[in-house]
Amino acid sequence: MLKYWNMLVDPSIVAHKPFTGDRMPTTAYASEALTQLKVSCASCGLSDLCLPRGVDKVTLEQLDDAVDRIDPLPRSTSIFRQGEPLFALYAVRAGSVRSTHVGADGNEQVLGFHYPGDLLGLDALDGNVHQVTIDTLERTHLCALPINTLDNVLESVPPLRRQLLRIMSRNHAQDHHHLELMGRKAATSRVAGWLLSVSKRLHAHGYESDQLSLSMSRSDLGNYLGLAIETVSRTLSRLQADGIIEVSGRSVTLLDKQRLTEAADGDCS
Amino acid sequence: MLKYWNMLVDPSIVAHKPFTGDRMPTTAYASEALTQLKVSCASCGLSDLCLPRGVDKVTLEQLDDAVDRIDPLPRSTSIFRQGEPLFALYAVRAGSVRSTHVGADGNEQVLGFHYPGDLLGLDALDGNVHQVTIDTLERTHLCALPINTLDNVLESVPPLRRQLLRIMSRNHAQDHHHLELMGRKAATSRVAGWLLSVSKRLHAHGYESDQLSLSMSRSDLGNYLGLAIETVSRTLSRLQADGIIEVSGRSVTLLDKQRLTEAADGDCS
DNA sequence: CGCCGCTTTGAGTCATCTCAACACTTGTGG
DNA sequence: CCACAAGTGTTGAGATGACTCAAAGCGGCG
Repeated sequence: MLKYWNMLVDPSIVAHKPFTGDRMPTTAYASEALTQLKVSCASCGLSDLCLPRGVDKVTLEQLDDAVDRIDPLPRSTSIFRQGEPLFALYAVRAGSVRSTHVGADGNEQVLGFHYPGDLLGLDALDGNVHQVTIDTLERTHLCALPINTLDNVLESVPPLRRQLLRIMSRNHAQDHHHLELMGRKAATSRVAGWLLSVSKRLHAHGYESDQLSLSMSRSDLGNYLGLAIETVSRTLSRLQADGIIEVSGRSVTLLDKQRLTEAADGDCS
Repeated sequence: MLKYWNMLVDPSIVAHKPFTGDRMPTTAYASEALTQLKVSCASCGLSDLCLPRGVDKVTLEQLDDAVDRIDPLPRSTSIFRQGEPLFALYAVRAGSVRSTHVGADGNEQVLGFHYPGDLLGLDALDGNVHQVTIDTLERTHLCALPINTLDNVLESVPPLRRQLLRIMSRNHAQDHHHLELMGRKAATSRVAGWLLSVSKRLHAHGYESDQLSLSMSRSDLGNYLGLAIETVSRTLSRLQADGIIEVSGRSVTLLDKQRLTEAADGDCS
């Protein structure tokens, strides 16, 4: 049985150990892309998701003060692991991550992929212990909101309360979409539906939505969709042979969204 | 394709139309089981889930004032439907309900079953429109918390904020368990795992955990687990033939939890 | 009592999984 | 810079398990 741990770096290496003083100050980023990395919450890509509409400047400044911008993490690095105590919530600013859960039977289930604007760590709000492991799929930039400041921020910025509830509600809906994919019987339907959802997600963030560069392995994808990796590979190949998509390694081009949608909806239960 | 609508009563019948004045006053319940139905939030079975530990009396009274105890609903009744605006959050006091989602392709997916202590309607906190339909599986008693009082309650009772976040976090974890079931390849593993989860749930609420009386149809169960109803039926029959469970219609007795656990964990991916 | 919906059981087909080999990519070290 | 190795992805062939179609119990309800 293939374990994802094998794909990770040494388990003892955890790039971010919150609150132990090993974090670089924000100004250390000045040597990189200043305009992007010193971005405030106001101009951050998160603002769509992280902040309520029409938020005032005082709110932004309070949030700015509470948020730490941490070192970019290399690929295959754990942000936190199942069973660890909750230190902070994290927001993805750039890159992508994968969340997995190890069940009582020892099997791993890939629960989701998260992109810029997504909030990580909400799983641990019940019990203050992480229920999932989150690893980076590529070089990833994060913001961290220390959990001990969360209450203060929520107390002093009421709109954020509703926003946090909204975000959790939306995450719930994403799980429902995932369940809908898993409930579909046919492999083609699952893969096609997932490709469309990734495309929609990119489109919602203003990116080119026909050109997908997947950051996860076929193994991750198969696990996520409840399919064997060979089935994922074969399904992508067939969609390509049918002229619906074009596959080249981890980059996929959607050639015919119409027929891709039909493939996704085709096999009803 | 079997549509669940067929199993429901006339779609125009919605038992609870909030805030239109057709709700019976609380005292109308006096003729039934007074001690149970006039129960305050303090002694309600929800207190474990609905309220934080060590909550004070003032909190309880505030919550009591905000909560409406509504008419018990008969079987196969919609509490709310996908697409409807959010009027209130509901807590299940007795009975059981099923939540379903109709995807863009028109297929229905059973997303979960909810029992006493569960909170309904959280799906609509993002956008104030329900993303799922919730129907009763049997005669069900609910409490309703009008959404326009939610903000006030959360404002005046800070511990409830954390509690609400906890509940949503826990719901998220339940979805993850569902996804884990769906990710398992073998039908036996899915069914056995689900039986155990129901048993655990009953046990957590202090009920007899070996004697399950399922309130949902095989069709619901099959949809929930991503299996054909015939497969569900056959799997239950085989588990019975193996002496692991005893099936009689919708009542299931767990005879050998040890082997049931092995059956659930057996088929690794 | 008889209808109707739900559940069970059977037989056959088909899709996916498993096992296995090969091709491609990436990163490392000579 | 090339060669090699390890990881990753693709493709093939066969077996297995779930789905589909079909029919017969079972149970509730009018």
